[in-house]
Amino acid sequence: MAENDEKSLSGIELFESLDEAEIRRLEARCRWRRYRDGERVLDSGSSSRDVYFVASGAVSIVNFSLSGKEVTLATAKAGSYFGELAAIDNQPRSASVVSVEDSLIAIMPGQTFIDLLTSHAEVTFRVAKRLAEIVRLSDQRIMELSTLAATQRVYAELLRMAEPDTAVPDLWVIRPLPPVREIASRVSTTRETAARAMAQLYPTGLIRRKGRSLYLMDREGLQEAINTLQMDKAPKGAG
Amino acid sequence: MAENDEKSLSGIELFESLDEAEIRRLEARCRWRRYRDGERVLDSGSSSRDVYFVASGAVSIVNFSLSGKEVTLATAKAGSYFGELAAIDNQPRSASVVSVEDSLIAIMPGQTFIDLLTSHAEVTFRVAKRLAEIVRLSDQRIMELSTLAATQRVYAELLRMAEPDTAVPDLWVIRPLPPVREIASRVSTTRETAARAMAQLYPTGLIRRKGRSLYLMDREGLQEAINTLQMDKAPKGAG
DNA sequence: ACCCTTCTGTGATGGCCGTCACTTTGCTCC
DNA sequence: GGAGCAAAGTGACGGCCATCACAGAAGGGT
Repeated sequence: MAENDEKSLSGIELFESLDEAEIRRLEARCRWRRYRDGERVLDSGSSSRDVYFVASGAVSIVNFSLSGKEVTLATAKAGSYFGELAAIDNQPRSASVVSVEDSLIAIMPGQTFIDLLTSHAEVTFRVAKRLAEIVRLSDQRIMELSTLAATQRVYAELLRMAEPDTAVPDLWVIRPLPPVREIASRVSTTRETAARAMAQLYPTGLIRRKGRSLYLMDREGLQEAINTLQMDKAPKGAG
Repeated sequence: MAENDEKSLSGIELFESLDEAEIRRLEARCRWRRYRDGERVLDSGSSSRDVYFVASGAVSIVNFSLSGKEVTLATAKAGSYFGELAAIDNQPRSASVVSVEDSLIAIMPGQTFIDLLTSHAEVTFRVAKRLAEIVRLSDQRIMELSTLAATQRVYAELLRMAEPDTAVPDLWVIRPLPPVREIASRVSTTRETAARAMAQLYPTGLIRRKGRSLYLMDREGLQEAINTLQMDKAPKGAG
């Protein structure tokens, strides 16, 4: 975990293969900034090429439609990074970034990042692996948006957010439970629809709420609910 | 262009920086196969790690929902490649691939591809750039699915498919016009809805059909139609 | 304890579009 | 040139969900 609050890049997973001296060298070339909860870190369309490393806190990568509707594309927690696309392909920022906690972030000049890739092939390969992961997640999201109804997408997001409970084995929990608005934004629906979806779920016993924790009592049952209530019901025989 | 029908990797953009000898060496390590129009090249979920290079023809990267609904994620034409994700991150195939023309394809073992990346840093960087491009396109698609209505997505796809007419400047054309079903699959709607969207468009004069060609008479007007008819109409003041 | 903001739950309504069903068009191959 | 089949167009219907509106709950700061 990279939960330290020091101006250090030691907790960044991407740099695991680098020795201390190299990490110090990189730290010296970064600007450091703290962002408050809700503060804008990066604007879609802007022309900077910096790469951002989250030392502590968390950010949300979002985009806004012309009319202002917010769509959450991803989140980056402590130890992760974002902004690498612009550095790699020299294009304008494809999305905005908002801090969703108080965060400490290292800002590395794009050229420094490129130099790092040039001198350390294994880091380049790690970046490629990370991009491959993002592509897979994006494709999965496109499939969900194309084939699942809003209610089912909410269920799927609950499954994704849950982590194993530290105490009780086989029990999964979402803690802290983010605002419903946030869940809705991640699956591209409205707060109301997401709230209704969860309200439908409580009576079934599949989930249970306790303060800021949401317990998934039966993950397989939840997955089953997604499959059976699928949007496109016509079985057309897929190869 | 890589429209040759020879078993050669010379037309593959990814290899532009390699010398002849290196390309020959790679060719020798590939299996070659021809695929007929409609033939399945790759199955989602399978465990191979090969990387595919399209010497001639074109393929469609698609996925199927549980009920068999087909969603087109991307297309790869001659000179391009696909299947690199599995080679890079060692995960099962995330999507299926179908040949949409008669195609000639080189199949490179995953390890050969990795060795190539290891020995040629500039190729790795090109792959990263290509992945970055895919991420941007995916994000754009997610935004479209989240904020545009089906009709507007069809319009947007027409704009994307169009290319400048070879003869008349300022005139853009889609040639050959793929089946409406194909357009519908690319923007995750039904054949009927896509057909209706285009039927609405002809009377406006924005597009005009002539045999297998679809002319865009006024691209800005078409873009305007997308913006004004936007799905989420509530202006909530986006930063 | 109070306020004040943010979050949450739920009812009513209307429109988009997925689905079904059918007709019409267009291409290919004898 | 007609037969046959895939593709395209179009009408009818119904359900999902975005939107609007408001009431209740929760949390945090003084």
